[in-house]
Formats: sequence, structure tokens, C-alpha cells
Amino acid sequence: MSEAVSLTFPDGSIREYDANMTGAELAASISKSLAKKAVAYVMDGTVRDLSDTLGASGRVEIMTRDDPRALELIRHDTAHVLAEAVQELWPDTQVTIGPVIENGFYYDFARETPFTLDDLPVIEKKMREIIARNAPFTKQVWPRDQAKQVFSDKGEAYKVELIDAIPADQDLKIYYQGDWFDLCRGPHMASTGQIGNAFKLMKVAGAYWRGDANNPMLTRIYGTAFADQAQLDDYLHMLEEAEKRDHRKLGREMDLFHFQEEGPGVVFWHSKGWKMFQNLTSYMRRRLDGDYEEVNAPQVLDSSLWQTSGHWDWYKENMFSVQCADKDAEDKRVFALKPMNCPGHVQIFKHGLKSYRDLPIRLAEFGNVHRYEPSGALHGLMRVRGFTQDDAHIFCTDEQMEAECLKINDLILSVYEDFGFKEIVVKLSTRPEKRVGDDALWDRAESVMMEVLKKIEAQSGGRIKIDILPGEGAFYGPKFEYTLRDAIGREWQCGTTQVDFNLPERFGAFYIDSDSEKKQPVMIHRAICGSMERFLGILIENFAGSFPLWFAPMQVVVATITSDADDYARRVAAELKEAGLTVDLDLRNEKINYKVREHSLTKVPVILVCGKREAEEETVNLRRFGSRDQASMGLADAIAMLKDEATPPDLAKKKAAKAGR
RNA sequence: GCUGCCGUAGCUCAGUGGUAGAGCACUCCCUUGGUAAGGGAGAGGUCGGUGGUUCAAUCCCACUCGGCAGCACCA
Repeated sequence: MSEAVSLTFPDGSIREYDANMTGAELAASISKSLAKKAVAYVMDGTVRDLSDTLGASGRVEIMTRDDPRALELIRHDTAHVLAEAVQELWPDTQVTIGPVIENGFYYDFARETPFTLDDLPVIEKKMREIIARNAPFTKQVWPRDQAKQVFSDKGEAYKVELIDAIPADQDLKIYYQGDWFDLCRGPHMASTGQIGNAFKLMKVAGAYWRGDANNPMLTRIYGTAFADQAQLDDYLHMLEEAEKRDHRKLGREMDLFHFQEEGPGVVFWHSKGWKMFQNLTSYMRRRLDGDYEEVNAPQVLDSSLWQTSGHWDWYKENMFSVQCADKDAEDKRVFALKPMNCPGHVQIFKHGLKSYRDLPIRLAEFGNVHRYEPSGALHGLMRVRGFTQDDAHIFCTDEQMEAECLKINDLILSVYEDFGFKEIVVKLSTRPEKRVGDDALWDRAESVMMEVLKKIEAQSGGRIKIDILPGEGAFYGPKFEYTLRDAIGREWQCGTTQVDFNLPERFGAFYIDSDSEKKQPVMIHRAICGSMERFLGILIENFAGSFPLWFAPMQVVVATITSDADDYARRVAAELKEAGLTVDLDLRNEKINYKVREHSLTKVPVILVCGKREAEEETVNLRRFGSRDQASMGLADAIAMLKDEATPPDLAKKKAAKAGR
């Protein structure tokens, strides 16, 4: 009664098999060694259990542990073994879900007392036992009622909830590993032994059931697993590298900024850190020059303004309010510390009549905003309560919208490029369920932005990736989100372009059109760095504190070997300063080894060593951060070289363009 | 905000129911040394804050503030 199916193998060969044959039997029919190594098989791109029958014709591949696609199975199986180990050790623990994530997996458990880090080695040991038992994964399909009954008898309330959430037309699959079983959609490898031993439990944390803060808090165990120990070691090494670049640690070591108890989430910028901040601001200012008008709107404004803008209702719990500290003060009004710059910019736009001839009006501000972020969200410079947005609002006509979006795109991409970020993803977020503005407006804006998105992709020659996030737009309009990838592969969302139908309407902003009629302008919000503080944090981590010369807060240290060279070193430092470089002079009575070490620890890009010899020859001995090499060169040459190298990329481009003319 | 962990010198950390210690940094002295720590001496702490238990609290308990990790949030 069984029929034949024809399978196409990766080498292109086509052969006939019995449709009832399993993947395991298929592997065995090819070779004994393959049967041994097989962990799953792939039919037309879908990964299946080895125990699944072939069923129909298609392209087939036998998957072994070294297959990149097997990693997901290894991790998923490890999560199951983790759950079994936990229940074997603490039978009163309920299991919930255990998915594979980017760098590993986790499993959420319901338990009175949460796990601690001390539990992890115990669990790992038990997991190794389970893996050594090498019990086969076997699949059963259960009727819904039976499954619910079994799990509810076991006291697994969460599993019962999960079963209820599975669509009625789907089978309920149960995977056994020995006596232990779990509800799971699969697939799995053939047995626990195939997991191997290259896994590690990483950390414990609380996590809400189904990710909802209204639900009970579960206890989550994070782990990771790889096909072999070398890959696991590489991964652990990468984590160490990330830890070394932590901007909070580098900020302390390089004396850039600090935080303290009295100001949770607000930055104390030290002089070197502020120098960086100023470098970034100056750079951005140069990039705006000619196209934008820089403005500055007030920090503290009557709450009525924020009620008009809608922020007071939507974000009240995240806003700081301000009042005179004296209860008897004449003005009893409640003011808000600005959480955004847009209402201020709308006021500036509205001041005086605007003509269609004035548009587009591009108002930019390095706007200092304050938001009461939840305490648990604060994280160094990356998430703070007081920060500076490189914000701008463009007031334009509907027809100008596309050109403006493209112009912004060019600016954003070229800024990122100047900082060395090459991998950019532009994501279009479309209308969310809860929104303002009628659908015709959304249709129009989304179609314009979709057009822009396609152009962005086409212009970049494949360099810029695009994506669409349905329903992720702001309540007032669709937006582009610009995500960059840093030196160790992490993604950061920084820039954004947002079309807004809401604020011009709420504030009654208008311009006089060519027909003498009042018309509502389109308002585009845009930020490039997003938060300057956060962007600096990203730069610190991206460069691991070792900045390109043009951006380094301290560019050169002139260090003497003996006091005989002091006068010469002073001259060298003065001439460098004259050339526009940021210089420190180290004349201390210390050995050169000591000085080199100390300045290397603060990651100064260039150390110019001056001894008796250099003073006599009018040379300097140049040492770069990260290298042991020394180069002796004439003072004038060194200064010219460093001056050139320290030219910010935008100015360097201008200079090159001028020279080329 | 939630769950867990943590808070001792500027930094990294040790420690104890009987009012504290190391290394680095800092100050001074000696040392003038050629590319990642020369030597010596000294100074430095309300042991995050408040309350409680105790004859006695940095240590135990409660509350509170701050930090870390994850979750939730992110106009």
C-alpha cells in the first residue's frame, strides 16, 4: 500500500524511495556512518525529525551536527535537557517555555524561590548526566483533552494555558526524552547524546509570563550551546571582549564622565568627556550648516502646552514637573521640564505668518530633554534621564515630503559613514492599531515613505538593507528607523525620520499657500545620533575607547625622558596646540616606561617622546596607541602629519573637493 | 516599575557581633631613567542612608536610596 516518492539529493541525483521510510532509514540506506552522524533531515528546506516519514517527493538533505542549521536544534534540545534536569532536581518546579534565542536559549520556570547562580553548576552537572544517558527523543501526537488532562494532573498549569493557546487545527506534539516529556512543536535531534557537552548556563533572571508585566514573574535560566567546545570558547571570549569595551568602565578609566547617587540617570561630564561631546556637536553643526536653522527652545514650559501637544496625557508618568520651591510663590503654575523639542519648535514656526515660499523650514536644536525613565531601564550613557537630542523638525508641503525624506537619508548615512559605520539597516514602521489621523493621510504618507525606502535601497547599490515593521509606527505617523552595526556585530537603532500629522493639527500650525488660503504643513521629526549621550556611548564601545585621531578627546601627549628636554617639549606642545591639536604635556619626574604605560591606559592615540637626542636634532619620537613601534621624525613633519590626520572627515572631504577643482 | 543580586578609601576588592585592611591611584623624599609599573615614607573611611534587635552593629532585622543583570518600558 505504500507508494514511491522521488528524492532529489544535494548532489543533484534523484532516487526513488518508499514514502513510509523514515529519515533515519533513509540515512542508513546511504551509509552507516551518515546514519550515525545524522541529527535530522531537511525536506524542501524544512527541518524534520529523523523519525518522520518521507511522505512526499522533494529535495532532501541529511543534516549532521556540523550543519549550521543544526545549531538551533542543539540549543533547543539543550533547553529541554535543562528543563528535565531542573525537574529532576526540584520536582515542584513547573516548566513553561524554552525557546532558542540569538546567542543561545532560555527556559522559564515557575517556582516559589527563584534560582540563584549557585544552582547553575548543580543543574549543569545533572544535564551532563542526562546527555550521557543518551535517551532517544521520541514524538507522540496527543489529543487535546488528553494533553490537558496529563499536564493538569502534573500540576503544570502554564502548559495547560499553552495548550489552550494552540490553534484547534494543530496537532499537539509531545516529545519524550527517556521518561521525561514536554509539549513541543519540534523538531528535535535523535537523542540527548547528540547535544554534546559544549554548553553553558549563563545567568538567571526574572521574566514575566508571556512577557506581560501584569502576569506573574517567572524565573528564567539563560544558557548557550554550540556544536563544539572551540565555538563555545570563541563565544565566551567575545563576551569578555564586549565587557572590556563597556563604556561605563572605559568612561571611568579614561576619565570621561561619572554618575552619582544624587543624580540617578544624569551625566557628570568631565573635561575630556565633554571635549568629545563638543567634538560631536561641532561636527553635527557643520553638517547642518546651510540647510538648517539652529534654534533653542525653553527647558521649562507651562503644562498647558504639553496638554495641547498630548504628551501630558500620554507620557505623564515619564515627565518631570517643575514649580517654584516656595509654596507661597506668586505663580503657582505647574511647568514641565521638556521631554521633547517638537512643541517648542512648533511655537517658533507659528511665531509670525509663514508663506509657502518659506518652506521647507528646517529647525534644528541640540535639545536637552528630561524624561523620567523607569529606574530599571537606566544604563550608563545608553539610557539616561537627561540627554541631548540632535533634533530637527522640518515644516514642509505635502509635495516636498519625499525630497525632504531623501535629503535626511543622505545626511544620516553620510554621518554614519564618517564614524566608520558601514552596515546600516533602514526600517519602515507602518501604522499601529492605536493612532491618530484619518486613513487617507496614512495611505499617502506610507506610500511616499515606501517610495523613499525603495529609492534608498536602490541608491545604495545594495549597501543599505531595508526592512518593514508593520504596526510599529508612532501613533502620529509612520517612521524610518536607522540601525547601525558596530565593530563587534551589535545593532543599535540611532537615527529616525518620522512624519507627523498630529502636532501641526493640535497646535493649529499653518502657512499661507499660493492661493492665499491657510494650509497645514507636514511636519517631519528627525534625529541622526538620536541621543548624543547614547551615541557617544556607542562610539566608545565601537572603538573600544581607541578613537580615530580627529575624535579623540586627548590627541597627543608630549612626554619627556629627562628634564633636559623640558624646554624643547614645551615648544613641541605649544606648536601642536598652535596647529589645533589637543595636547597634554608630561614633564613629571618619572621614567619613560611609566609615562608610556599611564598614557596608554587612557588610550591617547599618539605619544611624542622627547629626550635629549630629539631636543638636539629637533625631532620627535612618535608612538601610536596599540603599537610598540617607534618612529623618529622631524618636528615640522610630525606636526603637519598629525594636523592632517586630525582633520575631521567632513572637513577633509571639503578640502579634497576644493583641491580637485 | 518587577524579580534576583550588590553597596567597605578616588579605583579594584578582602574582612569581622567588640567602632577596619590590601593593591593601584594620591602627597612628600630619593632617583634624570630611551618606550606599558624605579625605591622609600605619608595621608586617606560616619563600612550608602534611616530606624530596630543587642551591653555592644560595618556585620543581624526592617525600611529607604543607589547600582548590576534580565524582564517590562523607551514620545
